[in-house]
Amino acid sequence: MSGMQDGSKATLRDVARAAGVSAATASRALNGSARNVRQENIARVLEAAAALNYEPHLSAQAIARGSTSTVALVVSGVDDPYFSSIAAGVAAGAEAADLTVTMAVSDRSPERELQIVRTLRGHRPRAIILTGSRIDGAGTRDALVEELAAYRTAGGSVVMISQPELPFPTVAIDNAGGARRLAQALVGRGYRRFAVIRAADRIRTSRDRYQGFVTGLREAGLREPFVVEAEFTRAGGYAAARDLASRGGLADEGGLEVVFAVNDVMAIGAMTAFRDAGLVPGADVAVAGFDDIASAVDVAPALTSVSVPLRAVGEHAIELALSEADPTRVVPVATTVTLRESTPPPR
Amino acid sequence: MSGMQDGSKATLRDVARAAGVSAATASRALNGSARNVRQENIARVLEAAAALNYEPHLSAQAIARGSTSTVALVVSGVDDPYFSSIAAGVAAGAEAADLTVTMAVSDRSPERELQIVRTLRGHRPRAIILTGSRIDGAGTRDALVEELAAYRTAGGSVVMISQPELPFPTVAIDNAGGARRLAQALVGRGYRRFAVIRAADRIRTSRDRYQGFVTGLREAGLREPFVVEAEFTRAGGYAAARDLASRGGLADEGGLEVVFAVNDVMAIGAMTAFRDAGLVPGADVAVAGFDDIASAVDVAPALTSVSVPLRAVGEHAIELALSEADPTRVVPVATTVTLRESTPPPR
DNA sequence: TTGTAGGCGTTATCAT
DNA sequence: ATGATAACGCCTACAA
Repeated sequence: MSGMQDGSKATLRDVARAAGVSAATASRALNGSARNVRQENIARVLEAAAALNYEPHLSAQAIARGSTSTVALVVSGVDDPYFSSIAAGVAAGAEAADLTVTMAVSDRSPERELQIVRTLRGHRPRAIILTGSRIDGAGTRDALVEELAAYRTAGGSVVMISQPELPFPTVAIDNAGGARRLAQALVGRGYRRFAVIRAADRIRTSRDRYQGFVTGLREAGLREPFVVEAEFTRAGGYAAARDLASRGGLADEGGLEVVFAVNDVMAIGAMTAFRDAGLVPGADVAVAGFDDIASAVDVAPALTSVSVPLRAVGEHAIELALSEADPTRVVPVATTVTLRESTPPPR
Repeated sequence: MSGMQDGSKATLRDVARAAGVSAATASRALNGSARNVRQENIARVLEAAAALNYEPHLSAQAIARGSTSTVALVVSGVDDPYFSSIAAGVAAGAEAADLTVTMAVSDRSPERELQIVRTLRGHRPRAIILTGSRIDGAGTRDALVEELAAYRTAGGSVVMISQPELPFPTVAIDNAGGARRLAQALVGRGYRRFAVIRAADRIRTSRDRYQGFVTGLREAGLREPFVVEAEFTRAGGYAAARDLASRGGLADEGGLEVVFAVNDVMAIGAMTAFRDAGLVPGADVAVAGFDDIASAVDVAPALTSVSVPLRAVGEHAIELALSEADPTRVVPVATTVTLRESTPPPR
């Protein structure tokens, strides 16, 4: 038993009393200003703190100091490997900077997101990092921006991930460029007849990737791909591919050769749908995705994708958050095409 | 422009002043005790608060009230679908209970975990939910328990996920039972020669699943399976399966028929390793996993596994945390075998 | 080097 | 119904 039975509701005063000094001295001993404290006393204080299992009340510190050691992260959903990888990066970066991260999930609802930001603001975090859920044109958009602007004026910093058009520092994933190069690479492999499974146009990431892809095709002298719209999820990808398959002619002469889904979970759902429809992904129909999530290499055939350094994105986000960057600062994140077996040379 | 240019560092006193009332009244108007405030005043206060874009300082509230609206979640790693699904459940439950969740990742390091709990304690969360990283026999174990006990005596509640032997309320996933039934089901399908890829014995989850599986085999009159030990990750599963494959004889008469990996990410890594070694999973060697993560249905062949309602686990955890349960309370979570194509009837 | 005395933004008690 | 006033736990001038 390490001499404490009070259950550590120990307060700084308790520590001070136990050490035979004033609260001020105890505070100084515990924090940076230890220079101005007698060695003997600092030892006694540390000892007392340990004995009492003292842990400073962060809320009290926050109030006294006027700032917290917290960053807030809002994601669309933790389930999704895209976001959980980013979250991992944020968590790592936060740990390195000795910060605690509070996380909230918006489920892609702009209203929910707005509400989250509001309550988050109450925590007075050092920074708020927004990723994913932003949807163009939603009625709540202005309200969100206003909320964030107010937060910033109050001293907090805001970082967006992949929402370059908003007036905040941004980690910008090169979605359009990656998709464009993917299109080129696929054309290079010999593909000519494309379909794209994309999400609603309001979803910025989907739109950027789609447009980049089309640009790539156009530059190669090809026309617009066949388009199917679906939910931005695995289920969406599955449903879209099922429809494509039932429409028929996929493995035929002159039929669609390859389908690009705007993210990997959709692409993987699509592969399964094709398989369920009796088609062999890679052989009857090629498939490509975007993100290069971990499972891309574990599906069969391995999925061609555009690699995004998701963890690094998260780490950049907290760096950016801590750097007092000006609102227009943009940290670009490059993406690279990774060709795999799901898109073999056709025929 | 909604009439506020000060950047919302607005404090309660500001609101009160703007509304022409005292801080006390403003506080009452904003919170529950609104009953004892004139309708007119409560309206003025709300109006002022909105105009000033006021958001209560949660730290200040925490100090004044003596309690926060936060729960802390510590996981081994957000990347892992196992944990991210649990985290999703926790986030959902927290939202429902109007709580904010702060998340920390331990990377399976007991030291790091201990340190996390310490700093978390400083936040004075309503509850601390621990999942995954606990490792038996580590030197830090007692320290961790002591830390958590102190936290609890100070009024916080602790919830463990799948660490039934610790003196705290626990959400107990039926690992042993699920593995045992899986073994039975595989024997029922006709399999007789088993290998198991498991993690180090200190990892409780791995050990429970392994022992349950062996029990199932034993009950069927079969002897111990061939065992390979590996990291508790996708890479570990891959490496172990590579070794198994290079050892040879996998697809032969009398060779191993099926390998059970103690979680899905290992199993999926193993499938890829087999494929890379020229073996066809499901045909040359059957594979089974545990957890039934989302991608289990998207690998080919679809992975036989033991389904665990991970989101529900997370939700149960916060329920438990909020219920002032006694330290011995255990909420059991059932697991069910899900047979898929990765374990077809042999031969 | 140390202690005393505010003050941080809220809530809660106690008069009024 | 309302307003002073005293906490809450900590930090930081300022003074000694």
